[in-house]
Amino acid sequence: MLWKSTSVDEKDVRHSRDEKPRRKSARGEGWSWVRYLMGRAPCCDKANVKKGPWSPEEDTKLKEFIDKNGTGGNWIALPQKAGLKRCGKSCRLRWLNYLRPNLKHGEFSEEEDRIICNLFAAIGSRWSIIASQLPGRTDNDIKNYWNTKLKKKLLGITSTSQRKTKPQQPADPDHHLLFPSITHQEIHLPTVGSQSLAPLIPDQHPLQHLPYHGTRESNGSMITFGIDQGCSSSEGNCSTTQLNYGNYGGMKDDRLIFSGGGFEIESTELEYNYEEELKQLLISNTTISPWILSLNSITDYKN
DNA sequence: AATGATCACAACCGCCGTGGC
DNA sequence: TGCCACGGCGGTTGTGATCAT
Repeated sequence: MLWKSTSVDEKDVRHSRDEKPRRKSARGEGWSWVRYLMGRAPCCDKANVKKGPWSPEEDTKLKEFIDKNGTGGNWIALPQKAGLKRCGKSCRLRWLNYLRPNLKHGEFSEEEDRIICNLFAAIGSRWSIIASQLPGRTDNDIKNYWNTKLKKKLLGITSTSQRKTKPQQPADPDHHLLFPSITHQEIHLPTVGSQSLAPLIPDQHPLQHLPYHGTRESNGSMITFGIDQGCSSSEGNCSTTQLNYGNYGGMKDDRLIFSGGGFEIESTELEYNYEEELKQLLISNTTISPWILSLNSITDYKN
């Protein structure tokens, strides 16, 4: 792939002249405008930095410099020290996504697929966190993989979501790889020590859309919820599926350890409820966004 | 063979959280 | 307390490659 190399960012020029800031700032309604009017402090001298694809020479320069000196904790100053006419951010990205040692390139394994699906279902598009569970993969890699392949794979499954009963054959031949059949439904989500995830789930979380019945039970290692699958009575003959939140197993090498093996769906009526839920997530990430915030509690716990 | 559509992915962009001052 | 610079992040873009017609 060849990139058009430019020294002047045409889009930036257009943006600064004609467009308002695209997103509201969390600091308050006026903040972006203040920064906008003040002029955003550039991270580098854009008139004098090269853009576009990295040449092998640039790669060598960057790699040799970092091998010898490290990043020094200052990416902005690094390109000048390394003799590169690049933005510090660009150097950082190039290093993290391409030059860093022990990076894995190429096809994703089925196991990696499963982990990505599992974590996306649990935490949404927190690519850096997902990447932390896949050694050698970058968040950019996973994001691209998800957007170009995995999402379509899953949407392929859910494209027949109108159906209300189990089909004879999965729509996707790889369906069983992502959703291996088990005797009951399990969705393993991270919990923190003895603290279950459930209290962290706000009303907006898609799992909350499912009608619960019964009370939460704990056998010491697993917390289970009964889920009403739409029957008229809350007990008795009603077919109930359990949602099991696997216990959080702690941290190891800065990685979250889950007790569960993945996002697994039994081929029952409820499967399609979840396919719908997942489909909604895929179509609109805003559905899960509020719930994603709950993951911060896990981070807080870690700290 | 030509053309348009789609895919894949590296790179860019701007927002946001954080820490230093 | 507020400002600022920086690093990190997720979303988006741009372009060559590949596929379909």
